[in-house]
Amino acid sequence: MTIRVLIVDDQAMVRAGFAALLAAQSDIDVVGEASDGRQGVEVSRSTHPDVVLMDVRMPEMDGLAAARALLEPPPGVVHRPKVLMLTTFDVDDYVYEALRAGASGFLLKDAPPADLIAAVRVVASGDALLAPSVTRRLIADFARQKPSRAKDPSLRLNGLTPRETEVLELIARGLSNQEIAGRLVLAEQTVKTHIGRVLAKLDLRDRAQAVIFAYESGLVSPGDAG
Amino acid sequence: MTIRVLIVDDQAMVRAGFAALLAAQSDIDVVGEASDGRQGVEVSRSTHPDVVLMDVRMPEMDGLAAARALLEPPPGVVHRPKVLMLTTFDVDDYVYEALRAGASGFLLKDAPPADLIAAVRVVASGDALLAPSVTRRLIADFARQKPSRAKDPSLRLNGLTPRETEVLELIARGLSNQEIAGRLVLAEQTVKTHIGRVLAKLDLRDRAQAVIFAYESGLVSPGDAG
DNA sequence: GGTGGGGTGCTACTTGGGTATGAGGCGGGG
DNA sequence: CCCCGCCTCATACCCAAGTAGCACCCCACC
Repeated sequence: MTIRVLIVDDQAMVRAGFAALLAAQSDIDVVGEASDGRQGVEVSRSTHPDVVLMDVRMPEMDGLAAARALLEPPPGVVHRPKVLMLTTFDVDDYVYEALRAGASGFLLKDAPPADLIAAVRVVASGDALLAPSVTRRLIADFARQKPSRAKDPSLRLNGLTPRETEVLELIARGLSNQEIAGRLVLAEQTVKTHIGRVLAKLDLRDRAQAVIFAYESGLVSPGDAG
Repeated sequence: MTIRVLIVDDQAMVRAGFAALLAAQSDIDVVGEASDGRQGVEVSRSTHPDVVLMDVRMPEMDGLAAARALLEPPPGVVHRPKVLMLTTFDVDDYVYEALRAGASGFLLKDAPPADLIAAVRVVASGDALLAPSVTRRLIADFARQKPSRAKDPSLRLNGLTPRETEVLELIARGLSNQEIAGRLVLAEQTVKTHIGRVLAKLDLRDRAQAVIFAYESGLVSPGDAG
């Protein structure tokens, strides 16, 4: 099965170079080219490539916006290509935006040609691939942001009984005492008692601080839906 | 400058294979081998390799523990090699643990030999490298956990005036109305007015929910100190 | 069998927080 | 110039939330 590739870049010479490079591979077909993001989205919609090679910086509609358009298609559009972002500089803002949008990879244009070809194959197969410098940063970020879970606050969490922890979590979901009582089938007074103990044990003043503690300790995290 | 490599793997045949492969490169020296984690740490301390090739699964002390020992050296130990983890299966728990510990890469043993050699060079240069399937997962995780910042809540944040945003942030730090008033040099009543507007605009009931909103929208994040 | 911790519940009291309404000052845009 | 949004503040009211003290049940552990 050949890999259908679409090349989106505003520089004609770059497009030509990539196209020649890729077309020389027996398992890769270049099915189209586009010179800006808007056009890229259109061509992608009509040619259904497996992989879109997308330059980040482009006129009209930049690569990020185009990637988003392709990766979160409007209702009715079923085709969803893999997107491999390309850039001359490794500007991290772009990287994160692109990855968040669902891009499958991020390469620097100064990478060896063989890398580009390999990247297209990897991405087409459903895996992902990043330039080494980008990988380094991603890992650093990843390593930096998580360990909060194992910090100080969560140690103090051990002092709480299961019931108290449960109540704390519901506070952190924004429930009132009455709602918590309803949810746990308790008298509102009981909820107050539990909360009182939680606040005392954790040395907090009110439920607002309890919410903060819940987030800081990792008991709940941004994105946890109800 | 040649790259000094230490190979740590419990299977002698694997070690031999890797050693032969790497030693054949003019820019790579294999300065040692070890058959378990504990030994690996010792040999690393005595031979000061640039890169440690570390198998994940090993007797005595597994690759993760060994990696941690090398990457967070005890006081007095200054040498800190790059660690490239190797595994037969791509078990994600290990991946995350290793990356969090500070590993520079994660490769599957079924990767082509050229990849291993390239990986050693990349890692030695200070960049990072992951197996494509690992990269895919890391990106997926990364994309899944952060999007809060660009989503719903932060859009509604735009409806807030600068002052209101400021007040919201202080609420999310756990301050009482009085404390906020003090901090911003305002009457407490003024603070209440602002809060009232914030709650109304964001459709929240009380300051506890405001704290939640602040975290979910990314206005504040776990780990933000004062 | 006693002891202690966890869970539950009550009465009673205090207060911080949220609501309602109104109003004055200030700066920018029509 | 006038209007409007933002920031400021006051008065007044209400109630959810937090505090204090006590009490009962159950169960694990000694």
